Amino acid sequence: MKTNNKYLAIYQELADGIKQGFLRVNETLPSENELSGQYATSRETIRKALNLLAQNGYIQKVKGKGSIVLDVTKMSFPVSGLVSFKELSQNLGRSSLTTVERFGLGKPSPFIMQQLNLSARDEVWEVVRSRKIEGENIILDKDYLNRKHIPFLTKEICEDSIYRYIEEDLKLKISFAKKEIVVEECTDEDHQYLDLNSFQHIVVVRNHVYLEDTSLFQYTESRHRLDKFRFVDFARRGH
Amino acid sequence: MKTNNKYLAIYQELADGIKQGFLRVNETLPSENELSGQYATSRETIRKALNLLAQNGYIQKVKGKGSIVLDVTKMSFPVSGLVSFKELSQNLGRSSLTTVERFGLGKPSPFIMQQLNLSARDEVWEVVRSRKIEGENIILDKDYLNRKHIPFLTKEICEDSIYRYIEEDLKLKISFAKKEIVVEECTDEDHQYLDLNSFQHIVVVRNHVYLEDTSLFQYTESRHRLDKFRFVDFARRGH
DNA sequence: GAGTGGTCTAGACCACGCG
DNA sequence: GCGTGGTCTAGACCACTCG
Repeated sequence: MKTNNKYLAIYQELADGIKQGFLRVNETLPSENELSGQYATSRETIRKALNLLAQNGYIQKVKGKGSIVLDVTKMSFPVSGLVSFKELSQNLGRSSLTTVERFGLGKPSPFIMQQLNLSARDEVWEVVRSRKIEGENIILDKDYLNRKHIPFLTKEICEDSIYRYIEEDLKLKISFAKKEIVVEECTDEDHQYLDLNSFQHIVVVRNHVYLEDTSLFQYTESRHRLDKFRFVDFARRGH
Repeated sequence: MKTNNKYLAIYQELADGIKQGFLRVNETLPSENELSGQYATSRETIRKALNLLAQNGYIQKVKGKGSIVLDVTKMSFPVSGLVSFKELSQNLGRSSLTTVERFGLGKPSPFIMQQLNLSARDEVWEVVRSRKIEGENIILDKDYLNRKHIPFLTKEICEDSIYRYIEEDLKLKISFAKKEIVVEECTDEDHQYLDLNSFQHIVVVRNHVYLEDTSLFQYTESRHRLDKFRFVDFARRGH
């Protein structure tokens, strides 16, 4: 985590202060002018940091008054945005186990061709993994990666974290994703790999993931057992 | 919609251009310097507009290259963020009908006291509405509003849009919300008001809505029939 | 090397809340 | 009236891409 950025460093410091309670809920931060003095920087740089805090639900800026610290403990968590299962389970501190159920390189099915904008000649990695949490197989992750962008992949990498490999080893920059959450009927595959406990439906999170150059490189279906699914979001109104 | 803001006006103009296809997908926008010339403004102001476009999934900024137009038609659209049912059904253009099933002012239940941080002496409005789409009752919305902030409310207002009343008539500013999506077993109430078609579970969207001064004024449960629920999101990684 | 976006600065004026 | 955050400016330097 390199931080050449002044505004990011300030954001981090203030966010940590709020998370750890040095800055109390419902009190105001020092004013932007004070902060620019304290951090020996310009007011616009302070404002960049504060806007980040506001976007992420740490503070609420009120014109004429100040920046009020919000209660971030009640948020019970950023499952929002782009987070991989590996990062997620570390955050939650639950015991979890990943099993690679299927792994291979091949021609895309028509559905996958459509999802990843591929031609019949392209090749894709297919990775199917189950996630066991507290003794039960709860989540089935089906990943499809365009070989153009990921020339090489192993089962061992998939047992750890595909994202780590992509970002740290391949140095590809994951930039954004379009996410869709729906509920569907369980498939035979769900029954095969998950402990479904007579549930007839399953929550499906479809993700189209894009790199920094806007190329679509991955399609993911994350299939969650109904009773264990939870999505939390922080949203601001208007702009 | 008053627009004293230069950067918001520029954002709107560019966003419209992208939505209507004047600016083609995968091409770059004019550079920030060009735009600041075209709009007779400073580069920082242009950058504010472009950053908004990036946040909302219209463009991808790439250092050294430019701002690439993304395919926004595939996004099928912002159920994300804070959107009321009224706005939503207008966007989708579907025929829809709202029925107020229960309406009243009273003491909060223990559960609602907890959700809204109330004391036993506070009063809350309870509004239960069903939403009929294409002939079926699909959604049950249960709203609880703190009377401190909403002193007066009628059944007629609830048949239209509570949000419109709050924002346009009361001039209160809704600022942010914490949203949670889970799946639960259907209650008797769900069976009573919705056409459930033998589904045993229901998607519950819980919303805690805050005003500009950070006060919590509304708790909402939006209960959606499984097969009709869909949540779409655009997410950027890191910051 | 020329052009791009990313960061930062030091000022300015405004709208708003509060006493 | 004073302090707050919101907008805007005109410049600067940097890191990056690409020919």
